[in-house]
Amino acid sequence: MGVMERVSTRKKAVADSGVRLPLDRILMDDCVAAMASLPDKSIDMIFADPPYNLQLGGDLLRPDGSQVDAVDDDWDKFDSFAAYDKFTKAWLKEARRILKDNGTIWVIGSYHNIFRVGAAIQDEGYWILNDIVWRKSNPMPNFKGTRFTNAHETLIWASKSEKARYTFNYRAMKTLNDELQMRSDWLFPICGGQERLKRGGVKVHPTQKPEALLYRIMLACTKPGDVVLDPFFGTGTTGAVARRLKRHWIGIEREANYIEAAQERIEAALPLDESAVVTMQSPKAQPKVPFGALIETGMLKPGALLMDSKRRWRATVRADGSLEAEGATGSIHKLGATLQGAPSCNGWTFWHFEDADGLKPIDALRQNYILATEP
Amino acid sequence: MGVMERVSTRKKAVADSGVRLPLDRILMDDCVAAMASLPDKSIDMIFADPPYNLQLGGDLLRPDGSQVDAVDDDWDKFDSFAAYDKFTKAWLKEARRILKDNGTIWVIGSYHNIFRVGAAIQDEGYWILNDIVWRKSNPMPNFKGTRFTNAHETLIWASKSEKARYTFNYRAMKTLNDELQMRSDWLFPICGGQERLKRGGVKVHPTQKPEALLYRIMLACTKPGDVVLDPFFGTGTTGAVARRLKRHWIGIEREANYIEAAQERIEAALPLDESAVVTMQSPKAQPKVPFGALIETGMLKPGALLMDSKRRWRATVRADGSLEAEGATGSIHKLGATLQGAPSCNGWTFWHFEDADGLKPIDALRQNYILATEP
DNA sequence: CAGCCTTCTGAATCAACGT
DNA sequence: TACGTTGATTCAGAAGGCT
Repeated sequence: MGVMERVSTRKKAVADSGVRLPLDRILMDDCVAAMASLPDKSIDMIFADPPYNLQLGGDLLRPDGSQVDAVDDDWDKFDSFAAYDKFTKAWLKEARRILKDNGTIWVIGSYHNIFRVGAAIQDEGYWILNDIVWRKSNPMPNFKGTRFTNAHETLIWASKSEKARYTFNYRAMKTLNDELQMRSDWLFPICGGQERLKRGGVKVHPTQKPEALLYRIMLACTKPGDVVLDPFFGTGTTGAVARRLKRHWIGIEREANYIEAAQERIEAALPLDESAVVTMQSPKAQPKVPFGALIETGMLKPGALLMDSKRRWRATVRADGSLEAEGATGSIHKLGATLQGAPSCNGWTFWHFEDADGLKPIDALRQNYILATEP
Repeated sequence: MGVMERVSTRKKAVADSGVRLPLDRILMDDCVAAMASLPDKSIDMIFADPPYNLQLGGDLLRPDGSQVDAVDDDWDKFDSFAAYDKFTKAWLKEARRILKDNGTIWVIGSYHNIFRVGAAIQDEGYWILNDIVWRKSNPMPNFKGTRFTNAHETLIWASKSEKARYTFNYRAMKTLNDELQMRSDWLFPICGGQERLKRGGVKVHPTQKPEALLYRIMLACTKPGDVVLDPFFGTGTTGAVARRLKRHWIGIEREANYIEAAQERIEAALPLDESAVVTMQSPKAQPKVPFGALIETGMLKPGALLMDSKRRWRATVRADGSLEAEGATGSIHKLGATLQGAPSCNGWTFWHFEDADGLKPIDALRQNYILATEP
């Protein structure tokens, strides 16, 4: 893994043409050019940490190659915003091409750039799912006392289109947050201490992201074996976390010294044991049990009486797995909905049976059935 | 105060031409037209809560079958992003004209619109000073379990230009925040209870903002006697808070029933003693640490072994913060209870990890985490 | 009256699958 | 692709009723 290579071909790859993805490698190139070498619809998730600031860094050049000067008048301001927008649009467009139809993209930024990025994401046809706030527990103070302490950064999570069926590991997130739904505001310290890559006491990269951030993102929105692309790889936080969580990764980075640091770091990041990577699954992932199976196996007898938790309605179980109540019949779901006058109803949790201990939902029988039949 | 009036003249007022500002009044008109009647450079601060352009789909039902009362008002409907951008640009342009050179503007929004608004703010020549996150202590959950709970809204604070000498009451903010610099993430409950305006038990406005939010904004960025304009006045939160804090206000609103409610409300809002203001602030959030946070930040690794104090049970930590032992899985609390056959269990004190000094409860890690992340 | 329980609600881009 | 079926899914706080 991790062989550094220069992307020589600019030729656009054909969709699913059998082009092998450069898995678990860093591509040393401009991000748009490197993405252009990847096939259509081949990436499960993209995490992007694009340059934030219009004035700093040599990232933004005018079309003629000259450096954008310090911004102090309206004309220059417009000029640099336009250049930034053009750059943003270019990489977002290419990113959308290589993303699978059900893939998602994450972008992180600050108020200097995130509004332009967010608008471009919408303009390119992505569908925003959430904006997430990374609250920094230890932000840099505002030394001059002229503004509020800038204590957060913003992430945007978007799917490729409105109707996409993206991955969201709801149960894993809820478990991670002590059985409460994971919210859109996340608290993490900034990257420091042992985690912060340094060379000769000097930090290698000015904006190294904490692994905790990527950990939560990948746990939430990818599955083991998925391919995660980071077009602004830097020192490879995305790669290190991906390896630990047994996801594949592809990094794109121009600067050799960042690449070198990333290589070392990722090689040192040991994958977790198989059992540790397992996360809580939603019931959806469990085998589906038809209600009739409970009758066939004798867990419920035809003629048995079911009722809702408050004993407002009673229904009789019939041999074919349908219920009958007040002259109406139907499946456990449909009859429950009909009786309540509701558009829908989960019959598994609505209907109860009575035993010595009192009322229990028939969902308990389903769990027993699963346990008994699980290979 | 508070005489409702229709703005009859569309004639653009001349800068500082002696035109009297309609102080402490609601102008019943379209926001751009009403602003056009105000003189150049006459307003100290603008607070704007424009339509969010939510683009909601069909009905949304809670797990209990009840229906969510969604924002479906005509004023929130736009044909396209382009139409929304045009609207945004128009009111931002007019707002900038009437703002004093050292005035500032606040705009609130959600991910549906805030990126477009922020980009437009930059394009119009404003200079962004901060983006502020309003963290909701009691947001609406994500009922279908499809995304992260949308638990915040975003505000943008901007001056008219980069060199402007705007008002920022640094000391007041620091005092308000227990002698720590006020950060960019603010915690407030959503507007409810007595504060929420209702008529016949029905909320008057679907998106009434909490007064606490406006308190902090006006305390931070205006002086007594300043003129605060709200071009999307709604039920007048801005007016009510301005009156309490002895600032002048101007509201712009098209809908008569909102105006009527706002009038009554503002008349009932008595100016406060200076000393009373501080007590209106919400208490600091109690640090609550989900077990998963220890894993994300690397204090505990997936695969790590935990045991009770007498080493009777052993469990393995998984990536999402669940534990696994003897074929059973669950949260630290739930698994502890299951293994002991107890109705409940405090996992923080039950489970231990081993280091060179012997067994220590994982609660020790929680204390370390709090020390490391306390803002 | 305190304490407990039930009900209601809030700026929400809120399902998946088989026929 | 349209439609019907299955069945998954909620947190904090206010308000009101009951013991």
